[in-house]
Amino acid sequence: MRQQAPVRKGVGRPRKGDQDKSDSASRILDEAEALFAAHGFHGVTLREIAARAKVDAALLHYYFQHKKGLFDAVWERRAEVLNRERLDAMERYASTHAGRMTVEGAIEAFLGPLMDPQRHREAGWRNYFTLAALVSNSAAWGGEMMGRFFDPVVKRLIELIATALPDARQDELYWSYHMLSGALMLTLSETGRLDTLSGGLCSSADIESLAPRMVRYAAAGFRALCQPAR
Amino acid sequence: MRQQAPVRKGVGRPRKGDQDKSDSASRILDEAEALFAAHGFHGVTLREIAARAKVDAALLHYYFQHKKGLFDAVWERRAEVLNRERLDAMERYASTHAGRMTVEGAIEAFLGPLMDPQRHREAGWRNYFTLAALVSNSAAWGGEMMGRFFDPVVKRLIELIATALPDARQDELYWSYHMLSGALMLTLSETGRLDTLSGGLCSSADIESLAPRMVRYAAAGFRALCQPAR
DNA sequence: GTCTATAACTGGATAGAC
DNA sequence: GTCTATCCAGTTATAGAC
Repeated sequence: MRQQAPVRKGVGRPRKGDQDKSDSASRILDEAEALFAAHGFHGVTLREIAARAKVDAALLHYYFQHKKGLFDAVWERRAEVLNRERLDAMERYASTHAGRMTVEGAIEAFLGPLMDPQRHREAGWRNYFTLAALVSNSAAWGGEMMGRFFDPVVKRLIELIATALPDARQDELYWSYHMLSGALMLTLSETGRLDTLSGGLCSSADIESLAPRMVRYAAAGFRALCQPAR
Repeated sequence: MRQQAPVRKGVGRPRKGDQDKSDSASRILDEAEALFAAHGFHGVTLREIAARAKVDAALLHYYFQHKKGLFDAVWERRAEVLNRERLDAMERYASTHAGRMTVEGAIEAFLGPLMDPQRHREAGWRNYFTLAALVSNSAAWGGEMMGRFFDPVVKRLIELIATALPDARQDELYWSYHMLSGALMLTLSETGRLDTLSGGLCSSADIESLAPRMVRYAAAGFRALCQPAR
C-alpha cells in the first residue's frame, strides 16, 4: 500500500529526499558495475553481486527485476552524466571558438570527460569505462548499446570537425572517427597490455600522458583522411 | 592400447594422415569459434557448441578436456598461422626495402594478413577476428592472451617503424602502436556500429575501403607523435 | 571414437513471512 | 525493504557401455 512494486527506472527508489548514495540500490549498482566490467554480463552471477554488495540476493530482483535490468541500469546511470558533460564541453568549445575551431580542439572537448584524470582516480568511473570498452567490441551488443546512448555525442563531434575541415567528405569523417573510437575504447579497457608490451615504458592507465597524445595522433589521422589533395 | 587419452595440444588428433579438416574435432572448433566470438566465453554452453557441430556433448571433453581447453585450442589454431604470415610479410618488406622503408609500408605489411579481403569472405576467419577483438578489450583476459601470442609481431613492427623514423622515442612508438591496435580491434569486432552511425555511408565490414585508410590514418598518427620537433 | 546416463552443482527467479 | 526457503532448468564433467 505504501509503495508497491519496483519502478523500472534507474537507481531503484530513494524515499523522498535524494540521499540515495550508499544505500542498498546504489551499492548493488556499484558492485555490478565492477563485476560486469571485469567478466562481462555472462561471467557474473547475481549471487556474487549480492554478496559483494552485502545485500540479500532477492533484493536485486526487487530493484531491477532481472539480470538484464540490472545491467541496463548500470549502463544508463553514468551514460546520462557523460552525455550531458560531453555535449556541454563541445558546445562550450564551439561557442568560444566560433570561426576558429581546430580538429585538436574539437577532439579535446569530445574526449575531455572521458579522460579526466580526477575521474580516473575513482574506481566507479574506471569500472564503467572498462565496461564500455568491453561492450564496444562485443559483436552481440556493441552496435546497439553504444549507438543508443552515444551517437548524438559523436554526431556533434563530426559536425565540429567538419567545420574545422570544410573540404572533408562525410564518409572520410566517419572512417576517421572509427579509428579514434577504437583507440579510445582500447584505452578505457585497462587490460594492462601496453604496460607489459612496452616493458613498463608506457602504461595505458597513465591518461595524463595518453590524453594529449590521443588528441595529436587522431587529429593527424583526421587530416590525413579528410584533407587529401593538399 | 591403440591410443589412450586425448593429448593436450591443438586440434584433437588426426589418425596418422593429416586430413583432419571437416571431421568432428575441427567442426567442434569451428562452431566454438563462431559462438565464442558472438557471446564470449561465458555466454556459450558446451551443449550449444555440440549441437551446432552435430556431435555428442561428451566428445568435446574427449578432445579438449574442459571448456577452457576448447577455448584455448580455438585461440591457438589460427594464431599460429597469423603469426607466421605477419612475420613473413614484414620480413619480406624489410628485405626488399632495406634502406628505404616507410611507416606506411611497415604498417601495411603488419596489417596485410588481417585485412586480406579474401580471408574476410571466409566465415571461419571472420569469426576468429571477432573473437580476437572481444578478447582484446576484455579486462580479465586481454592483456595476457593478446600478449602471449601477438607480442613478437608487434615488436617487429615497432622495429621496422623505428627504422623509418630514426629519431622516434621508444615510448612514443608504443603509444602510437596502442592507437593503431585499438582501431584495428574495433574494426575486427564487426559490431555494425559504423554502419548505423554513418547512416550506411560506411561499413566496417568493407575492409577494401578501410584497409588503405587505416594505413594512412595510422601513419600520420605515428608521425605526429614520433617526429615531434619538425 | 561415439553415445548413454548420471553425478554434482550452480544459475536466475519467485512466493511469502517479517 | 529485507530475508528465508525453494523451484527447477540448465551447467560442466565423468564413468562406462558399445
